[in-house]
Amino acid sequence: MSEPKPKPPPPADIPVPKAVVSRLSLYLRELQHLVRDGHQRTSSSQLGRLLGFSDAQVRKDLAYFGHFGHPGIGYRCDDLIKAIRKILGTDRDWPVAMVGTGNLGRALLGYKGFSHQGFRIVAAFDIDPQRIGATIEGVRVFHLDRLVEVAAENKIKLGMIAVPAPAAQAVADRLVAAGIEGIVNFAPVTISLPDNVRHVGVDLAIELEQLSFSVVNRLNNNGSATE
Amino acid sequence: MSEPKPKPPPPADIPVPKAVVSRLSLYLRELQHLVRDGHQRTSSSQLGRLLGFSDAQVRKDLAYFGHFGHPGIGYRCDDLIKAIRKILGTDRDWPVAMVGTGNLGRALLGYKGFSHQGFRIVAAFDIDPQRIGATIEGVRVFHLDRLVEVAAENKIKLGMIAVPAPAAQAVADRLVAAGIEGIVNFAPVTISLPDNVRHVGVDLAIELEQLSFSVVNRLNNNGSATE
DNA sequence: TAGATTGTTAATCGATTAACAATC
DNA sequence: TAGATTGTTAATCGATTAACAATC
Repeated sequence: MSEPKPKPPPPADIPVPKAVVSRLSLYLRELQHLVRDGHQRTSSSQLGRLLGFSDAQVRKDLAYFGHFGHPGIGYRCDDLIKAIRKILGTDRDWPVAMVGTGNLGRALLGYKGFSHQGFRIVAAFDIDPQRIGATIEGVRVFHLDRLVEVAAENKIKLGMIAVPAPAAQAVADRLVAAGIEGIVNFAPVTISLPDNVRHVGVDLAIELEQLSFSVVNRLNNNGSATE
Repeated sequence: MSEPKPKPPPPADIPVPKAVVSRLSLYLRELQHLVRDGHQRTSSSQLGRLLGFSDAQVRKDLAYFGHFGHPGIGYRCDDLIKAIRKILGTDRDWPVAMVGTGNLGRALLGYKGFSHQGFRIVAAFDIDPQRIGATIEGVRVFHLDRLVEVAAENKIKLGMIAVPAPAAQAVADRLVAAGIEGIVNFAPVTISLPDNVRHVGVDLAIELEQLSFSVVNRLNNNGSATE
């Protein structure tokens, strides 16, 4: 319960599997629920049970990044939350750009879930004159031509693409030119980017396809699909 | 080029890795783009290059389900599209229920990407009297109490949850009670479901977290994150 | 102390890659 | 035929699980 020394956590310079990082986000979400429900501490077996993972996996995942638990005791929720946020990089504030203010773009502008994790959409972009100058959910819509300028002013490092598929690659190129370092692409196309820019693709129809597959082939594979 | 015999494809009764199925969706999307661009055939190396996978992986993935290619020739796009749709179960029409007509729910009701893959949102549900009876993007909004009735009438097997996190589990329970067999959950909570109901979780904030991690830790892990 | 739970190692399991005979 | 490309096997690589000493 006491902190004997600032215990130097082995700064994991070994490559961290992608799957581990995605479970980290789930642990964080679950820990936040536990705290909201008044829990102060938890254990690898409780976290595992809540998420459908083994206790061994939870411990192994966390141990990639340091010694966050206390043998015989478990994990302090607060501490673990802080640690995971630090690992994920969400211990800071991330200004985010949204490109595209159609149905999906507008919905994402209003999505409350982002701000809880430190993401703040600070500017939206479009090329439709009808939409430029408007303020949606408190976010100003600029012409895409002003991307470089506005991104620099607001120190924007992350961008989301919510434009029609045929426009996505060109938008991605412009985000890169504006110095953006990471992109979430909601357009249903594979975009190609320089090696130094990270990206995540989210295709909503594909999520339904995965579901369709697992419903149709329910016979064997028991359980769920992705999270 | 000719079809000598209806060649009995080894009906993969061995368990198919989840990762294979998610790549199948990407192959399908890429094939559809190729066809739109006028291509008639493709190869494992072309598909791999377009998506960032090895040619061996593409062949192995497809071979789980049958013999779709022609040695020395490659794959006919049309045939492969048909085959993958059959495997994914998107060779048919899926009526889908949307629960929740807030920002996100409304955006999804208007999302065109679903219909291209055979998904048709045929009814929306809410509990806010203000919203009930409305028609959004051509979809009628019913009170959640009418879920059982409307789901049966429309033979709805799939549902999407776009309600606030605290309401998600209760909604999931009602979808199950209404005979729904698969759920895409957009609420940022883990929902628990009976074994015979499949589900996929999509947490938009988590996508940004994954991006944040890979931007912050750009040093080692080169490339992208998820697709 | 006895009971609980961690971090870590070794064993198992699964997925990806490389290589190549078969085929067009 | 020579060149291209598949489907599949074996080899490699990586991730998960089981087990347990160390710790509280």
